[in-house]
Amino acid sequence: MIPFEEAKRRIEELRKEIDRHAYKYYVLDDPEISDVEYDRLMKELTELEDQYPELKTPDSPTVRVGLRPIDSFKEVVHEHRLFSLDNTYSAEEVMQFDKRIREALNVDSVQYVCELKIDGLSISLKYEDGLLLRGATRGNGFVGEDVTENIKAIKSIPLRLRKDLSIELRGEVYLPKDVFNELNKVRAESNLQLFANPRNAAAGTLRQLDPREVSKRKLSAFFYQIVEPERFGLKSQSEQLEFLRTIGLKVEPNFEVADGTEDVIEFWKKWSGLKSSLNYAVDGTVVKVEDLHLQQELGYTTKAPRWAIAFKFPAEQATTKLTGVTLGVGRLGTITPVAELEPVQLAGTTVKRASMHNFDFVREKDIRIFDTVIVEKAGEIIPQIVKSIPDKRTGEEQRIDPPSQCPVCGGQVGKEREEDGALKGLNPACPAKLSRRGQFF
DNA sequence: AGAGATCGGATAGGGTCGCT
DNA sequence: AGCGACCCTATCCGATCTCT
Repeated sequence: MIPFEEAKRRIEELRKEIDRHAYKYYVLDDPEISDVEYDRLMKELTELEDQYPELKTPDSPTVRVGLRPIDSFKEVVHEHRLFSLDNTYSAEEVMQFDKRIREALNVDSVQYVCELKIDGLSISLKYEDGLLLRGATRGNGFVGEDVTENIKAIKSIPLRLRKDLSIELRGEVYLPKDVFNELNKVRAESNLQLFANPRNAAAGTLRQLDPREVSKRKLSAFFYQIVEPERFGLKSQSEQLEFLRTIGLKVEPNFEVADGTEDVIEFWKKWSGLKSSLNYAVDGTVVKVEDLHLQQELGYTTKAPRWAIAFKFPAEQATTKLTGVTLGVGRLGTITPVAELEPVQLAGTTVKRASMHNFDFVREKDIRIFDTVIVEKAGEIIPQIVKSIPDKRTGEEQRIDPPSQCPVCGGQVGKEREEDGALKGLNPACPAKLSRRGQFF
């Protein structure tokens, strides 16, 4: 057994070495040593810490993964709200966004930063004096869940920053495509249910109660925002990204500064073609005003910043058959026609149903029962019917008419006002307030 | 006064996990 | 096996605001 003083010195040396190699490997993507050598350093550190447990520290690379499952996730009230982003799907909408900003700032042109939008789940991290203090999910933006133990099990997230800062960060946790494929291969061999897509698998993994399981799933994370960046003397979004990288966090490397909308659209077009070459799922680009002062000037709506917008890649589409219509009755009596579809694979999930919102929608799109329809997933999540294909009709199709009575209570239905889209059950005592769905057709 | 933007609330979808 | 909570976000709709 080596003497205490010598062990202490060697432990500090090893931690520095390991942190440096982890940074080169995870953040810079430029490893200096092999995995085997890295593991050897880790093993030596673990053994020394076992000999002298009093030398263990909370930021040691050996304490990444907790030893046992936690009971439950605690609520975290976010000190600073996590906003979402407004979405756009076309060059025209981006030009409107640009126009809105130029008018609000009263300038001729604005510089933007284009980043790739990672398809994962957003998290908020808090470091104090350089030490990772807490990691939380977004939740509803105001209140999330404390997933600190699971965050610690993500190897590309440093337990200690390369500067002793007290800082709050925003990023996106994701499951790399190759890891996703490998996981599913193993699950298939064990006859386990396969994960449907990397995003859902990542979301599920982060809510595992056992950090040891999280560690096995090999999540990763990119960071893109600092809360109150002016505290660190930062002036622009691209500077902010570089800063994140220097303090030890992984940043998606393909961002670009753009002069005006032409560059923005160019970037989007380029990556709609190149996205499949990446080892992580991206569902679009994020366009942000480069100048942080201008960002501050533009401010926020209640849902999203005015200085940023998501510019999504086109949704995948699929063709299927509409087999029936179910009527949903909401708590307010609103009657919603829901399309029942022949199950079809789309963007990693099986689509069986799609809301048609109201009967005006059905009439405008001329959707009929047994029609062949094109479905897509808005934002990769919500399935919706794009249109019907009348050419494929056989004559057996049936029109979808608004019901003459409430499917739940049989009561009177109607629109509260002529120009309304929504059709409502008018019986105030309708049991739909308790049980909600009625069958039809 | 009227148009347009923006607000929150309600409702919608598929998938995963944890619990029973 | 089934259920509820949670993850993510789209759309609708009535209300409220801001601008012309």
